[in-house]
Amino acid sequence: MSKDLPTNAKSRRRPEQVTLSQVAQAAGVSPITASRALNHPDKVSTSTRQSVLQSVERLGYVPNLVAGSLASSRSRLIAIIVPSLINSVFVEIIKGLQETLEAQGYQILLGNTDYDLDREYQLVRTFLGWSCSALVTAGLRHNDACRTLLANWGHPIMEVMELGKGMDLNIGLDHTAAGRCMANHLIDRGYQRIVYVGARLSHDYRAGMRYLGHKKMLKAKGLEAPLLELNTLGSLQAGAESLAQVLKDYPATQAIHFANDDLAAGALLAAQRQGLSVPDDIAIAGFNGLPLGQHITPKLTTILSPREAMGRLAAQELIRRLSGKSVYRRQHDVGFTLQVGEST
Amino acid sequence: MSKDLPTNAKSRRRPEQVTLSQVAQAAGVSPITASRALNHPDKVSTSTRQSVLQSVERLGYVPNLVAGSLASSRSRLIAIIVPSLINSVFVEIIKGLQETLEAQGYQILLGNTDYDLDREYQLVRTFLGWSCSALVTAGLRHNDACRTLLANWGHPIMEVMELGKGMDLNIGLDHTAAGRCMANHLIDRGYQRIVYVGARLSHDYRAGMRYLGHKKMLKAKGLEAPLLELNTLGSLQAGAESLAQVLKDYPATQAIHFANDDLAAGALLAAQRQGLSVPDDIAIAGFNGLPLGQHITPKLTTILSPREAMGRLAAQELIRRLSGKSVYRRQHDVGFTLQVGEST
DNA sequence: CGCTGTCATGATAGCGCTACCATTACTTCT
DNA sequence: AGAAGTAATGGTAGCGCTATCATGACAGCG
Repeated sequence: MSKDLPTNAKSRRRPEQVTLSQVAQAAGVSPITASRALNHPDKVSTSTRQSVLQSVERLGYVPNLVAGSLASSRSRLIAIIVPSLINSVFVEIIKGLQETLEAQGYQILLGNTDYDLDREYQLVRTFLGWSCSALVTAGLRHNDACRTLLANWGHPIMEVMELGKGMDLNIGLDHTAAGRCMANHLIDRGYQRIVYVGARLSHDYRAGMRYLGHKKMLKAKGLEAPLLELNTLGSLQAGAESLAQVLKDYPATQAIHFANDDLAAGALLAAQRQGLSVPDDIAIAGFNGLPLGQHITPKLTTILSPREAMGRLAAQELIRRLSGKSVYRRQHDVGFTLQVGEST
Repeated sequence: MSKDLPTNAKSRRRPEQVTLSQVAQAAGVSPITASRALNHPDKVSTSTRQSVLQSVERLGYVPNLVAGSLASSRSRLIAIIVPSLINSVFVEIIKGLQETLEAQGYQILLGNTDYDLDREYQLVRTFLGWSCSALVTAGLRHNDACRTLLANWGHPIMEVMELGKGMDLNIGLDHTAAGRCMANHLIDRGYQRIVYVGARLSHDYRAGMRYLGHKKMLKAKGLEAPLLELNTLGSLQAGAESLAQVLKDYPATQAIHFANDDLAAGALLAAQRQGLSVPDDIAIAGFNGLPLGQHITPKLTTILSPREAMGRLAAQELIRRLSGKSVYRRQHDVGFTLQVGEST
């Protein structure tokens, strides 16, 4: 009785795949009605909707999102581009984004640039090819090609982590101010010979901005602002090694301002192993406010940034924008908090 | 002179989007040849390839991967499903996968189940809808619907982290053996009253398997194997709190075997703050081999698992499979290493 | 009674790309 | 010389879905 769908020679269909047409046929409606029953449930009658959903269930239909996206040029994919997955900071932002976006039925396309702007451009190109609904990227710096591509894109773009003149939406904090803030704290504490230690500042240029703030503050007080730049990425190990380096290069150092908590904690733990007293022999400060810093003794003085909240807020703003609502705010300053521990 | 492409009333094209046809026209070849120039460069002549690439550049063409995937039913997307992004273990696996896959031109679709198998099923459904080239998921446990869906899928499936009878490919380690190994170490050290502390073992069932191994070993030696199960996820904070709990519930405890290093390090640092000597007053062991454990004093005794390598290996195996080569090995035991520190 | 409006459904025609088969021009072999 | 293979290119027809417009049914209204 039931006619098979046409199976002409040129067909490329994978015969095992259940299509929406089959669901529609089983439910006794047209394909387009079945499509509506699934994607715009309020546009079909209750009885139709139910019989379609039943057929979906019975046939084990899995919607082909690729075909749907092509037809509608909307994909419910959100591209997230981060410079590193080792740095837990970005993972926390991803986490905040992910939990909010997945709850709204968006999927995440993840890319890692390894702090390389050309790689970023490649990833952006690929992701635009997927008709992503929006793009999230870390930072405000991009190469020209990338900037051109994004400028004409027409979908929301969210730049996270730093604050400034973004391409579209922007959430972050003022890193220069954060560097200044910590420098100020160290000076207040009476330290005069302060070294800044960072890792690959040309790549992790936000840490470079913090150094800039730090340096300005020190110069303003008539102090030198020596810098030790490591060639490895930030880690406990690198922090431990940098302590020795600082003590060798700048023996009279009273305090070290580290670009992040991994380095700082590594140095602090190394100092303990060497029998140095923190902060009496050497004061140590970090940045990020990782839990680790609050569990070691002495507690690490650091600057806390709301990373997961930043991700959540970014996601909420994107969703608001994607659902056609007017943007709440184009720019969010999530701020930072100086957490004075016992290490300074 | 140059005719515009047909612009009939029903067209839904976004006029600003450059299509492959336009590139082909500019290069003076047919669309299909342009497609080949980009996707199968060895199937066109050098001169054709170059003129197509020039047109791509000149027009700023960005391939529509959605259309390409629909036509070819191949997507170069790899789905990765993890139970948590807080747990750095999974992030390291993602990292290993990502660096290998992105280098081969694959993109990552990321999903997080929050240790919920129903959520996993939903994610799998969605990801299958994207015609992913392969799927990576953590663990061997899935619900029935998910298992059915995957069984008929026809693309590579990689189950990571644990070892056992998988659906397709499998890379991981034997958690029961790992639990046994650590328990054995603690007994060897002379400890008799040993408590196991884990977090949400019904969710993090791999930690539950380690407890099982631990318990078996202790029972075999005629020892009790008390368990403290926390209701929060593993963290330094939870570890610190659990130490107090253990000392209250089991005052005579000599050693604590923690389900992971976050808990163990949290407890170790808390013990130090309370003036307890580790391991003399209380011995502490963890699992994972996080860098943190090797930087605190005393160094944490733990079991090291090669997480990033696991990700890399998984990715390599998938790529091998996707490029049509016969599978090197269906199952990889990446093993584990007991790292004896000073905390036991 | 026709006019307009709303609701539910359907027919048609793509979305932009590539699989499949054909065609042409050569080369190589017997 | 003719058969048979190979390399480069193109025409056609989809992939599975949805935007768009059209249709029919029915209600409300003067």
